[in-house]
Amino acid sequence: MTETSINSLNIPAFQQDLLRWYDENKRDLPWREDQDPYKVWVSEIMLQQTKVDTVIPYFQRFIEKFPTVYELAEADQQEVLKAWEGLGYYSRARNLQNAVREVVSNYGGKVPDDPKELGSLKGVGPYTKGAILSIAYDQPEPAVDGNVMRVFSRVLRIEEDIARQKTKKLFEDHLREIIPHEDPSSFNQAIMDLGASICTPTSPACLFCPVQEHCQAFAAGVEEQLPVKKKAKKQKKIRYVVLLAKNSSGQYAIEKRPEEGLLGNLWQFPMIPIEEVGEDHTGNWFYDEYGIALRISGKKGELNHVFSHLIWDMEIFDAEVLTDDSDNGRLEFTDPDKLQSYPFPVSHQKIRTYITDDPGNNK
DNA sequence: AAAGCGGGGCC
DNA sequence: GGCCCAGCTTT
Repeated sequence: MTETSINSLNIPAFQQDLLRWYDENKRDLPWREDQDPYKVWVSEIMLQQTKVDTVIPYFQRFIEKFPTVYELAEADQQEVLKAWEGLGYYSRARNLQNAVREVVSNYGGKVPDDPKELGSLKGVGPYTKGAILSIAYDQPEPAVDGNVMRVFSRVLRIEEDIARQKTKKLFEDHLREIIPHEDPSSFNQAIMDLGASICTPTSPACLFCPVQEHCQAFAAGVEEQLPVKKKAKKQKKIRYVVLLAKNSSGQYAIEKRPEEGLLGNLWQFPMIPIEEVGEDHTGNWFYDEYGIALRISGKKGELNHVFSHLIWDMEIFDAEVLTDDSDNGRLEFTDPDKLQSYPFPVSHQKIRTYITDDPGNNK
């Protein structure tokens, strides 16, 4: 049924037009300096749901710190999370390190070039598998991401919802026909570059497009209507009380988040949903929750933080720790100038500046 | 199939 | 405010 659109594509001409354009216009990116499968892997994980400009500095620092699978395998997870701090989707970092450790222990340190082995690694899904196999190992494997679906939903005028799994499979099937066996690495990267610079989500630059004459959406004037994607539902709001709890030595209480789930194994200032404590500002609830007595003093400010699936509305208070048995319990007490050494999510990095930028705390 | 999982930039 | 971005995992 979709054979109509694929059959009307002149595949050899499309490949040639695209690759010629790529040869002259490819972006100079740090992970393109060689074909090191480890670096390709790291870059692909970082690039999941993340823009190239955001990734570049993270990638450079990360490779400097962990140049090969061995350094990453041996590193402390907190060190890895610190290198990932601010990049988001932190399970990517945890999964990447787990997978790299498996590569070292089970594959002699060589990133697998077998689709089954590669795809079985933590955090390596269909897209990343195809990207590594094609870019690092020159295998003609499709690597279907949002870019590829946008470009080919237009070229082939495919109007199915790209949020559906079936649609993604449809693109993979098409790509297996279209991808050249000659230089699949350049082909897949060319699609990425085309999607990033020409075939953009809004206002695509069709007049400069090297494959304009192959594009069925352009021919019909519907390129702005594609791809079709179901709308996301809006975020849930959660209100929190956050405490800047200082003990008599001038140290602040922080806690490590649970290993799994949102912001797993990152650190934060103690934080409780207001729903659980009501409008009680005495601090008694804190003793019930953390086993430490404190007195809540002034309100420091409010902060909203937007995630893709929820919103935190945070109220931040100063607090004075009254008990001195700081050793047990969930909390750790840290000097203000040591706070920078822990991986914090961006929301709590902002809260951290309440302390580090406050002249009263510099000592 | 749907939900959970970050953060930034653009409109 | 909504949408998008070189997606994967779990339910």
